[in-house]
Amino acid sequence: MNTDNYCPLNYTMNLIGSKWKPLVLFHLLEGPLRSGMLQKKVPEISNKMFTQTVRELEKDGLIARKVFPVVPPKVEYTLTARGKSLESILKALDQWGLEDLKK
Amino acid sequence: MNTDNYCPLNYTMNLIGSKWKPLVLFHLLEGPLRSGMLQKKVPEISNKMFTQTVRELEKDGLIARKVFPVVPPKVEYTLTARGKSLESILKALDQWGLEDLKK
DNA sequence: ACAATAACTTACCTAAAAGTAGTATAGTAA
DNA sequence: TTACTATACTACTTTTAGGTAAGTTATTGT
Repeated sequence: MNTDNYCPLNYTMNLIGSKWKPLVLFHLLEGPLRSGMLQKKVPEISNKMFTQTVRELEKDGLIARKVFPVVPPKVEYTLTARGKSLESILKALDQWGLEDLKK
Repeated sequence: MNTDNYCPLNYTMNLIGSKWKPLVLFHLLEGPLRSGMLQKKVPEISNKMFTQTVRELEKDGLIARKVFPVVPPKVEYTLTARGKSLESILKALDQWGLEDLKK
């Protein structure tokens, strides 16, 4: 291990450096969403991967999960303060894609 | 497929949404590096993954590969204009990690 | 009584990612 | 002639990611 070259980007990537996490976070920027709606926003994701992704994001304190004790179940996801602090980055990534697509 | 919810972030993630790509790009921000040096900057990466990563980044036009016909081989990697356009995002990701680590 | 509902969870399987170790190259220095 | 260099490729194996399909829950509407 080369500690000389340690950089915080490593840490960031370990938290959100996967295919789905940024997408899920991005769609929560506009406000809380219930589980089904959030999943529909990321159409390519499978049910299993969605559950796995939100579980990890919750564990890392980037989103919060709120369960309403009703039937059928209602579960809502919200960005935490920590999650919200990624807002400008997520928007910049989206914007970059938009600009790059023009070329 | 839900085209209603298409967002450019998908596109961005397909280009740089992997564990290693942002790290490799980040270390090239300060200027060109030869292969061995660049690889040392990302100590956890395996030789194979490094080669694969730079190949893909090159294919996608984010970095340029320059081979010097000497022995032993010398290969240098540089950010292209397209790669450089990610600078603020890469620095923001690094900075975010730095801030987050304080908490 | 039974189907429908939303949000999972689990078991099982395949595909893709990643690690390991070995090989090639072609000069130069010993 | 042998070892060393930096870069990369390959075959092989392991690990992880991901997909599919089924089951679970408890209430409400038929």
